[in-house]
Amino acid sequence: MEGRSAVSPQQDGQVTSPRRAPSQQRSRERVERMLAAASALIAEQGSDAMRMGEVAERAGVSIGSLYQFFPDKRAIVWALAERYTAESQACIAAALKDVGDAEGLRQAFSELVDIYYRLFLAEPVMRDIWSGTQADKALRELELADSRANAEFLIAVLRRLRPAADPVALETTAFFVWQMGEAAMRLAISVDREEGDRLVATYKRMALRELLAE
Amino acid sequence: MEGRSAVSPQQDGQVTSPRRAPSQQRSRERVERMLAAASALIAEQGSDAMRMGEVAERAGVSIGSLYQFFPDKRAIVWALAERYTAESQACIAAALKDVGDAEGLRQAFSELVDIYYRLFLAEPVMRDIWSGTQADKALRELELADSRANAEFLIAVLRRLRPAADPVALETTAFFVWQMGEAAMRLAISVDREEGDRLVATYKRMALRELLAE
DNA sequence: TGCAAATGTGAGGATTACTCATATTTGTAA
DNA sequence: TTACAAATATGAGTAATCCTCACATTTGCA
Repeated sequence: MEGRSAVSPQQDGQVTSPRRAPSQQRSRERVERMLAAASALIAEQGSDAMRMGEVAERAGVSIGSLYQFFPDKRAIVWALAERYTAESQACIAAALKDVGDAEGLRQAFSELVDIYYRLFLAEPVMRDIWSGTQADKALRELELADSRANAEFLIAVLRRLRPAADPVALETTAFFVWQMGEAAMRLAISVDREEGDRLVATYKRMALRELLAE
Repeated sequence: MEGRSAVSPQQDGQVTSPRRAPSQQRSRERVERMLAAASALIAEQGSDAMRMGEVAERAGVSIGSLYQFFPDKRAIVWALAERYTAESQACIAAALKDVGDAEGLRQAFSELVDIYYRLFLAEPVMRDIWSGTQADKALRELELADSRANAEFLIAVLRRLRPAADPVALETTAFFVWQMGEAAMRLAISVDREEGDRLVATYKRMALRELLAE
């Protein structure tokens, strides 16, 4: 997960080999500083306003060093995004692993939504990254892949709870519910808190009806 | 609706007075040519890749003329987006106006979704604009305002069908359902056609359950 | 006809992502 | 220890592109 930071997306959304993987201790630390600087700047001003020169300056490295490990600006955002998805994936898997009945799913799903909502509210970097997700092809594909992976956990649960249902329908439901969740989070954090809470509650209700009903 | 083309958003998402409203016949025609050129370029390469110089060249005007009516690049995209929203708003109002019972809502809503889906599939410009909607603050606010306006039509219907329900809950439901619709469309057109169809169908089912049930 | 307002022009300013020739540091094998 | 190639570091410079502005032209109208 560490050396992967230098892996990077390209215009067409493909992920290519790293510009240069940091192999020495020194450079690994510097890459960390670069990511930390980028993270701080994104939190302060958003990723659009983040300037490569500023990232380098704040990390205490030259602009050239930055480009030694990240082929372009979006690669930095992508690297940060990848960390978030990797972290949350484990959390989701754990939450859904032992769901055995409808009530269990209701509980686990409700908690997951709350956790995500709090995360979105608290983490300005995550907020910014997933806000721009629609604009950047590489990020959109990372999110889609992430969503499909997360949906797998839901699918596994659904197959247990509704063994008679059409598998394709279950897959579609799980993937859609998950994607709508991401959209709901983005929406909820872009309005005032009170309305955001109501919207998240609405999402929960609709999603659970779809997941449990029929 | 014509002269409004020169109205423009700014960095903070506010809409300001036009750089200069075209008052003569000549300039109005030129503004049309600029918008047509931009539209064609967005259809070909996407709004990100659209170059201002190219827009000017294709419209047969100088770069200076372009900036006479549009304060910046996003203002052009915004002007195009505004046209789409204005058009569709009328369509939505008409479709929902005479809904009297649950079955009528089911029919009208289903048709509206189909129309939107076809529109998203067919119009590359619309597709591009609403894809980038999350990234551009001004566009996001246009979409939010549009969504709230459209939700009003739904709210009116719901109030008729469910007069006993909590008004705030109805508003939240309508707004959420509408926003999820936009998200569902964006998702549906970014996967293959077959899966997109299934996702739209899932959206319809979930939305109608929420709109009619309880 | 004359003149102010509207419109038109494009070279150039300003910003910024990104490159590359060159310098320094590190690991390692003789 | 020394030699040396590979890895790493540097920052002035390049290229692309948005946008401005001083000046030219056209239009509407008194």
